[in-house]
Amino acid sequence: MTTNSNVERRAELLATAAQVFADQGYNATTVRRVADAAGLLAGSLYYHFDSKESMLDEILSSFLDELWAGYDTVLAAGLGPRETIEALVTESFRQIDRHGPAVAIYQKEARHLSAQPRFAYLADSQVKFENAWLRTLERGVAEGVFRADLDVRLVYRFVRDTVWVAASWYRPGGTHSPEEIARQYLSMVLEGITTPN
Amino acid sequence: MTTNSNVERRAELLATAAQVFADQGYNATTVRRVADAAGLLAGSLYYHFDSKESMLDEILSSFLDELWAGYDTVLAAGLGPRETIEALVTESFRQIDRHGPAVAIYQKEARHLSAQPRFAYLADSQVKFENAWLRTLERGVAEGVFRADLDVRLVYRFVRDTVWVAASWYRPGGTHSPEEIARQYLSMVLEGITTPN
DNA sequence: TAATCTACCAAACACTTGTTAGGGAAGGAG
DNA sequence: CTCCTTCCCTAACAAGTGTTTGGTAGATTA
Repeated sequence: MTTNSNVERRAELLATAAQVFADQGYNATTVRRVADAAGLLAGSLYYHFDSKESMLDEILSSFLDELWAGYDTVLAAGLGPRETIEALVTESFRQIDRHGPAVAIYQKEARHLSAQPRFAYLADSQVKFENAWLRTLERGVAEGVFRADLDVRLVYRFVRDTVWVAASWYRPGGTHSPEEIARQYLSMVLEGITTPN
Repeated sequence: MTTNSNVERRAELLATAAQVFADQGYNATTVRRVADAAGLLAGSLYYHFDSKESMLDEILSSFLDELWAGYDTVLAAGLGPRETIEALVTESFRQIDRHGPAVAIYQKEARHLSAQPRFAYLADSQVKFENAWLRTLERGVAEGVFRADLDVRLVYRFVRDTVWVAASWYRPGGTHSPEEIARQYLSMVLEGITTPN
């Protein structure tokens, strides 16, 4: 039976685990430290979870699920290239606002985790993400909205990295809202930082 | 006595250690794995180094030394704001070309390492780096070279992150030289990716 | 009231970790 | 030939790791 409090407690424990993982790094974090932060003993965590790895798995997969729910609606909206980019970036910063720790973990550990079969979905997600971006950028170049003299793949990498790495310094409740950060970032990438003419 | 071969061997071992650290993450990497990659046994590493941590220390500090040698000459050259930014970015990509693994390690581990007294110089370097960038950007805004409606601190963070995170995908000897990557990146950041007008 | 279930603790387990101690082959120095 | 240094190996250690087992106070159910 999956009671309601059961679900809530799991989510609560996963949230603190995600925070500690993000701060110290997954491998550098001991199960006892997570338990400490949650206010119980190490062994007690195994009443709720199979293993340390399954906590990480649940943190990352539930984050990616919600992320793609947002992305898919954007991609299905039939917007123009520039508007699609704007919507994707804004959606990304919103996810950072909501799932900060999960994003930070993803950004640090995704590379060597995706080698493990259990985390193969990380690689899948990355491929899907890259395809969506590249298609949008190429469409923009074809329509004359984006410059043709830039390497699309390089642009994609730069934009992707900058957006996600923002999770390492962004703190919810700061002076800038996710939408404001997205607006400034988009303005920089789209129009450049130099004065026109 | 510090013989020549002694120095060469140390550098050789540090290079392979840096590669493994960058691939697997410092904490996830066991001393035995480093030894394996270097073709000797775990204990034998302790003939050359005091500890695993001192390997990391030597990798990071020697990288930062060389990095700042480059930066300082750029900053002392008395260039204009735009030219200073261009030179800093280009120099950064050159360092990524030369010290790829060290940069990757730095980018992943710097945050929680700088809390340790032994690695306090990481925090110092970051402060110095931030000051140099912010001063240059503000000077550019004051001179009318850069837009005044962007948050300088945000611009700094975005640019800094994008440049350094490139170490995670850049591979020496690829299709793009460091200078070419720097040129494309600068073109994007300075002029934007949309077509003029 | 009696039985069951929930959520935790106490204590240990097997294993991996970084590190150390002692020894030995190879080769140059005297 | 002998001595000594260099560089590595073998073998172990203590501490820390993720995980398991058995138990138990307190609420929930019958």
